[in-house]
Amino acid sequence: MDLERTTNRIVRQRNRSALLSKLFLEGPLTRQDLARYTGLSQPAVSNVVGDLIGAGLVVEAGAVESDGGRPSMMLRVAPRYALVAGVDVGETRIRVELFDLAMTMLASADYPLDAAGPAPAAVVRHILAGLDAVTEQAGVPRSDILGIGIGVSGVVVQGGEAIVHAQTLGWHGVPLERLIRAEVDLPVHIDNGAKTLGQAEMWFGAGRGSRHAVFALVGSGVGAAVVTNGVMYRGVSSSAGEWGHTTLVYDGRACRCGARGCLEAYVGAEGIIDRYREARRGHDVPGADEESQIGALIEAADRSETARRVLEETAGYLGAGVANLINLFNPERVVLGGWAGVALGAHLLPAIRAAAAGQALHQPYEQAAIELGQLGVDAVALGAATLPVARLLAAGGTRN
Amino acid sequence: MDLERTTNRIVRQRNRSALLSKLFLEGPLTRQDLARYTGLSQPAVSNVVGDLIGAGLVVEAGAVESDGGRPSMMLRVAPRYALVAGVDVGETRIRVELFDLAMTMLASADYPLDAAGPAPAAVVRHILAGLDAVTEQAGVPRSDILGIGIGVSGVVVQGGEAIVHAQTLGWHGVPLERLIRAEVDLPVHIDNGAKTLGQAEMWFGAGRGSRHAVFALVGSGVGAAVVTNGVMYRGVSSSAGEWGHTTLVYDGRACRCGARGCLEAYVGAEGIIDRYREARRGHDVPGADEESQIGALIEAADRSETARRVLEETAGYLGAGVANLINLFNPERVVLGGWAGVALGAHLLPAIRAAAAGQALHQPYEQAAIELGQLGVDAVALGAATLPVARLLAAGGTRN
DNA sequence: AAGGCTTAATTTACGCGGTTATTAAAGTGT
DNA sequence: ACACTTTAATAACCGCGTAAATTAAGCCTT
Repeated sequence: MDLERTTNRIVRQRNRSALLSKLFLEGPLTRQDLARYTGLSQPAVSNVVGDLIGAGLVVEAGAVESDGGRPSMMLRVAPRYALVAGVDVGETRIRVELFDLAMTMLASADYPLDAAGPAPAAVVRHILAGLDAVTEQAGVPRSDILGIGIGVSGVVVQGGEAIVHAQTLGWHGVPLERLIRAEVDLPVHIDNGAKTLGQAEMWFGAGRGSRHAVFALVGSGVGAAVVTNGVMYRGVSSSAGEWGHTTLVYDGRACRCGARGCLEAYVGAEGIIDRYREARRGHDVPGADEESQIGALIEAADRSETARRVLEETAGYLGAGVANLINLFNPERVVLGGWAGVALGAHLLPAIRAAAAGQALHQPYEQAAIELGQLGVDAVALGAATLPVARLLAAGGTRN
Repeated sequence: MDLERTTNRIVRQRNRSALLSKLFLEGPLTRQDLARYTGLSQPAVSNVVGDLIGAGLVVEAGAVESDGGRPSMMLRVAPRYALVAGVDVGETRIRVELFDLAMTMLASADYPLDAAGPAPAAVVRHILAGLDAVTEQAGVPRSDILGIGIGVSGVVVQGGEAIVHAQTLGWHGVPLERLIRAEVDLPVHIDNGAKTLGQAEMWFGAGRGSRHAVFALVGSGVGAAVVTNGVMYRGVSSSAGEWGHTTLVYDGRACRCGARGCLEAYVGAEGIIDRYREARRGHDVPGADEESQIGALIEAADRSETARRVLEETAGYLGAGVANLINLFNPERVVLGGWAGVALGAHLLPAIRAAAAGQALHQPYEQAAIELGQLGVDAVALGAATLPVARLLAAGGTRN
């Protein structure tokens, strides 16, 4: 079924890609290291590295000390070969960040969104303003930017030009990619926010080194990103990983998606707050927004039996949801992220693990480590910024 | 992250594998077809095909008629280059089948199992007897057999030698591969039965041509096989796809796995029969075994309101379970197989589709066709027999 | 029936790519 | 200053697919 033709040029490109990726993800490394890790011969490595240095993608970065023998040269991806922009289009704000190829953040800009679904045009305007802002802050010309990555909290369909369906933003079939391309002459990559978060954790955070991992994002909405055999799994129309709307309680609570008993209706921020309010016999939960309300709930757990019970139930639901992921995907790791996920996980991780252990099959449960994300909330923008980088690495550094 | 070194020899092997696979799955084809489909140049195709013919793997099979111009030669995988054996180790019986490389069944043998978990040694004995029986029936020497594939209803962990955990057989950590290798000097491949069924449907049945598909097996137990990007997804310890033990009804019916609310407890044959009995206020369901009991239920639906309701509820649960698969995997197709799945699906497919539509997100639901399997119950053995074939194809026809 | 046309398959010359073996480079230690 | 060690670059070599040219094998027209 593998209809990829393989020819000699492709060999070179694959090896360029392999070496460049290794250097990017685990650099700096010496030519010797590269030869060892990739299995290529030393001359081949030198040859390819020569190309990459010639193209300005890789630079030598000091010799490593030796005890006898010629010291080897450290190689690393040139941080300033290009810059990348990452955008997080969340439910409440847009954040634009600018990185170099060492993924050091050079500048950032924030734009709050109106509570009720913002118009696509407004989002595009904010993104453009953000690009101007971060390039100016960093004092770089826009032409230095290799590409823009955008993470959106909604379904992003990838065929050709990315189309966004985001129920929570009130978007249905928005051609975001076209809207942005019309204004900016740069490569644009758009993906689901959970997937960009997963990508970031995979490369730089809790997912490092695993081939099979699931990244669960719990915030206002609930989503997941699934890495199978080392690559982000998208499915046929890129909407794979919609964990939040899997049925956990058949015929249960109504979900904003229109169905009943979805996981999100129980462990999404709104669902948790609703359940807490019901447990308080209808008394409103203190706090101006969802984040402070969840904070209030967690804080109240020390003294309030009701709050404690609501959190305990939340851990039960989350644990069962995680168990489903473990049974279906058999991952090495399940990483809990998103603002609510991190806030809850800090206290509830043991309870979540216990609940998952009770619902998952023994064998796959034993294989799966359930952990918290390491990159915090900005992981979505960081992950978005990796999208153009991933393209560069896959292409072996050829710009096209 | 791709550490596959790529070298010149590998180019040849990959192309051998690509051509051979194409021929096997879609043959007979001409050299021209191969050149078109694979993108290789005509001389390259001729060159590789020459090798394959020389090795006896491929034969020319008649010229195609032409209207002007030299007629092209049909090529096909030589059916008798090797034979393969497929074994289905189910909960109630063991079935051994012998195929040639055209996957024509040459012989088969059946061995019923005791209801209560059979000892591994007994299973091995049946398999060996089956091998002897089918080779004798077909009148071929055992040395013609390329390898043996075995599909087991349970978790099969692949690292090194396959280990089987099959709760329903009472097996825990059975080194089935070693037990068989000790008795037979042939390559042995063991995999989960749902996965071999999926493999069969993928190559020869309802899954043909799709890159992303989920095969749901509903029988005494409930399982699934997931194909992502054209390859069977296994997860870190090969137990991915344990759909039957995902939670569908939080805190619901007790399942034989020890957890509560598992899908299998509702739509596995036993679960359905139990629910029917309860709906009949404890009156036993007529029928000697599960298969006839399910048959009785389906047949009673025409006249009994109770039976009708139980089936309707079953469709609801199954639909929700399918919706979960659709939300998480975003497949092109969901294929319902297994003896109970086929029996139920024949009547309930519309109701299942409707239930899935109600629970799944709109966008992924629209992408997913929900269909019945095309290969019937013997698909497990057929799929098992494809395991050694898959190995041969991947290796490009080199025997090792 | 012969020559022309068309398509399939093979042959030839070529460039690319990685490998092994060898040589040069750049250090440490005695 | 010399031996030793390790890294990097160079040279000779073989395998692979490509493009272009050639041969093979049929149909069609005259």
